[in-house]
Amino acid sequence: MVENLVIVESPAKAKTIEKFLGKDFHVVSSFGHIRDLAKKNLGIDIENGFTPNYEIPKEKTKVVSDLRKNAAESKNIWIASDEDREGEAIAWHLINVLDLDLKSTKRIVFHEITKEAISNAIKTPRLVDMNLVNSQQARRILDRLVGFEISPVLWKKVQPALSAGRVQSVAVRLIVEREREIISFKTESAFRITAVFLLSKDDPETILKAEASKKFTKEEEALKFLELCSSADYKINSISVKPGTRSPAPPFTTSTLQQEAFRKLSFSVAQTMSVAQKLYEAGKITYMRTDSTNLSNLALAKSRDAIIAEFGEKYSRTRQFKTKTKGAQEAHEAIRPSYPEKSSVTGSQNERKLYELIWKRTIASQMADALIEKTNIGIEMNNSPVTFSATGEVIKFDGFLRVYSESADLENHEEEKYVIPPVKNGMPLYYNSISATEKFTTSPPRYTEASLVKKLEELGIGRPSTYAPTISTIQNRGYVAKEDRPGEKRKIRTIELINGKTSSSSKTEITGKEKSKLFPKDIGMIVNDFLVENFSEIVDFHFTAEVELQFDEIAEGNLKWTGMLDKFYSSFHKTVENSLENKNKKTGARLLGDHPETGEPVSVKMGRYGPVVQVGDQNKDAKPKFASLLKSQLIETITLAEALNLFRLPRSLGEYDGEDLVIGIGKFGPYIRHKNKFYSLKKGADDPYVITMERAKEIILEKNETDKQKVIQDFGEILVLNGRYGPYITKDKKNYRISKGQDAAKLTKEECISIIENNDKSKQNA
DNA sequence: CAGTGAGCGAGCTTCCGCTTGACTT
Repeated sequence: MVENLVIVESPAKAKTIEKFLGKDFHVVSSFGHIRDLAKKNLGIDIENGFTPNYEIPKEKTKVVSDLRKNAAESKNIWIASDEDREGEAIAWHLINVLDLDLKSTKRIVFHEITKEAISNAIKTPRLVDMNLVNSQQARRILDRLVGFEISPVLWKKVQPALSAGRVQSVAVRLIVEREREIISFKTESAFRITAVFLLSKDDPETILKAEASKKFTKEEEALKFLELCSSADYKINSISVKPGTRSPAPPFTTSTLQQEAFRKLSFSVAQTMSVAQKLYEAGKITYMRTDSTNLSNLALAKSRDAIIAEFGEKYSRTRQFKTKTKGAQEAHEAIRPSYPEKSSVTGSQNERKLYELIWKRTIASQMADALIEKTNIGIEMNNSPVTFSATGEVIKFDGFLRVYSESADLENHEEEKYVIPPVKNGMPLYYNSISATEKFTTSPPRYTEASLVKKLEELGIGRPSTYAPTISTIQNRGYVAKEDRPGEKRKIRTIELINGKTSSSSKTEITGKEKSKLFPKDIGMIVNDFLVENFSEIVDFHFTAEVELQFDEIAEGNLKWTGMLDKFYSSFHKTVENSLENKNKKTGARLLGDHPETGEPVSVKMGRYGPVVQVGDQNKDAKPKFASLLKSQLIETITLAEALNLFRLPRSLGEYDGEDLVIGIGKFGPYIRHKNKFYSLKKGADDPYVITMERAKEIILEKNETDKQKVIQDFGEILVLNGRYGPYITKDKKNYRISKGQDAAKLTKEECISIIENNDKSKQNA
């Protein structure tokens, strides 16, 4: 018999706490929720006051039976799930499942894992708060109702296996609407005037860089202005020097960690979470799913010590940050090093990099402000009202910047650093060169995974534990895709004035280049439009915030949770029925025009297997022709010419080695098909529309040669191949690993067969 | 995996949040 059993949510947490509590306490974990609404059907008895039908999912049965055993062997049970809505519900489910008494089971909470916090918690137990539990039930049931009533509408009206939900559908909407802003964006350009001035004609080294107050939309106007500049006298007419400060960003939450790991380390959101999980399990960082910027007193003190030891007293400034995020529940600390005195850890390269980022951010948050000095110099010219201004910034005291500065989302921010020379008011200046360079306005940026998380968090939608899964879901459903785009070339015109002479030139730049950005796909746009049309309340950006207010009221005991659900459902269910009865199937169909030769109608729509162009009508004698859209094309934006171009492929180049050789574009880009084998065209080098037979043969021979080197052994249907992860065996399109000690080149056919059989067997058992 | 696009119909798909592994590549 154990004296005390403490149940927490996370096994790593259990381990740490057990150390603090000593041998009278046994600490175990529930691994999150142990019960949920029934998987099949709705799992809610709507007629009977929304009575939920809770089930223990299969994968939780072992955890639950272990918990039951532990509970039976313990005198006192303490439930220490997190101090938020979900944690309270977990506590309540535990009490139910373990047959404990709701009126006497001790519920304890702490939001930091320190000895002090835990012993305080043990001294002040309370009971489960049913109002908080009910607000969770309302949340859970509302999400189930929304997801399980709208999704089937999509199966009927759009396509099978689609999904909709309070969180994911808004995420998709953000991406779709941003894309439409980009589509409708009109780029404009203007000439920006920049000057390099000299303080003295004799000293070409001491320069002052400045920019004119006016931009010119037309090239002739810019030229005229430069000619004016050529004969002007320049004079400094104002100097202002202002001190300023910059403060460190708060310590990491899940969302800000994901953003910075993407900006600074190029980690995807999922990658960040999995690396952080490793660090957490190894005891190197605190919990990684949190919305709080709070640091424990222990962490504050340790950080302070580390800063003073490393940088000195004047770099230290202890601060506590207020969490600003809407709906934050602050059950945990901010994400910080478990031991702030350790600036690095051992582990994989990614673990070390992420740890270092977390360490720097935490330490910087406890450091002094940076002191800066902003200088602004005004310059006038005697023959024009246009003025120039030069700005500069000098860091007087680096403070936290010594360790860390937050990255901005903006791309290609090329900041040239140079120091403003000493100048005086009234000083004459002489131009060295003045140039007018064409600058283009840029459309709003596409979302990255991380910037989408940031936006969702701002809207109060989703939780730290769901940001990464949500982003996976909307990609898995095919609503959006993370893609790159090569961009296009664009000319920039420049006029330069040197020594009284102007000269024009032009450069090219790449515009619209994208890397790992979220693009909507056709099905995402069609589903989004359907939802906005029929379920505007649910996909409204403020819907979550509004229901959260009601959940808060329920938690406060001011609102009955069944009443809240009843009110929501009665109107929601009507919109579901209405959309089922009165709406047609949505395919996103769009007529592009008539075929220039045959006069047949050309249209695009979402077909059974994806977006297609159709030439001709279904009901005429001749069968219509179809062609799939390319990965980079959208139903919404494809032109007639682009659509017709799709019919030029696949095309035959004639016979080679007795069989037809065909060029096409498939899932993985342009390809050659010959004798039922596929060969990819070289990216950028080969154009499928113009490639010749000669070149196609070359590619085939080259590929066959490298394929030969891949084969280590050939036993007919069993092959030993050299792959990305080393040698492996393949049979019937299934791959089998070769254990490390074995030499792939010396395996016999019998040995291969036994590896295959063993592998298949162990899979059946699993 | 590089096509496919007639129509019918059985049976399936689906939410958000809380936790980790167990998988394969």
